Amino acid sequence: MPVSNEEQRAAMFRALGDPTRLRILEYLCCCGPTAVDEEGGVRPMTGATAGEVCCYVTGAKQINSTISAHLKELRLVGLIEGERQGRHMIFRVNRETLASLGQYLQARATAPEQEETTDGCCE
Amino acid sequence: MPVSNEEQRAAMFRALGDPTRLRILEYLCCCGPTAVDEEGGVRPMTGATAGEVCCYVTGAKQINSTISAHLKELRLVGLIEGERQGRHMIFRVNRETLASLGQYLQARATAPEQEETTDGCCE
DNA sequence: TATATATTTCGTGTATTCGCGAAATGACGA
DNA sequence: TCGTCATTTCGCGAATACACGAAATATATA
Repeated sequence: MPVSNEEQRAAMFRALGDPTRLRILEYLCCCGPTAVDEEGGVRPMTGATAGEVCCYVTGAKQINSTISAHLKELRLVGLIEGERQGRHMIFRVNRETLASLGQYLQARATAPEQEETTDGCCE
Repeated sequence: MPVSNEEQRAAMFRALGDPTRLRILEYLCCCGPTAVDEEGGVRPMTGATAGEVCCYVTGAKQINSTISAHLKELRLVGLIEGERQGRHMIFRVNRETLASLGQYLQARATAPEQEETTDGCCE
């Protein structure tokens, strides 16, 4: 599956482009403390179960297929990660992916001439 | 038209979520020098005509309805601006909007506990 | 094994998106 | 005014997205 960087990025933005998914992501960004793992990456220690996410977004007590599908889509593009823990699925945001997307936009928000970093937008 | 911040942001991400529109935006980010206007904002002095954008993206010599529609969508959500200049439409990227979107992601890429700025993701 | 809980997959209807060609609009020059 | 260039609007068909309920899967517990 050789997906180009361009398409990958577009897919991530696309995933962010739905109000429901954006709410899910915001919720996952705010839940739980964080820690530094073996590789030195910053990531949340805890996350939220699919049910908790659904409760936050829809008010329902149990998860439904709609939210499950949104979680799947966010996971497919790498914006969140999910891991089974007993009966539950624990989801957490992938902060590195989020940061790289943010940097991409910031780099393009800066005019070419004023570039100081090596991560410029023109090559 | 009371569009919430959430929906506005989702609409902007959605606009970025198409490979063709992303290419258009990248092109507009790179064309032309920039200047500082009266209000102190940084913006490109020049931009690109709709035809130039289309040439870059599709290779065609003239603009077509597809690219025109993409430009309209990018403009509707505020990511680019367009202005008529004689027979041409000159488009330029709205760097401030781009920057604010980037900041939004960066803020959420940072764990709540480690927040230093006032633009945190949890309120 | 049977039952309950948590989540995902599947099928379906409706709505939206994308690209295209034809026609319309706007601006300029002969 | 007429023709031409640059762009937008309109109408259409194919593809995709979103939400929903029903059925399937996975895990734990009695």
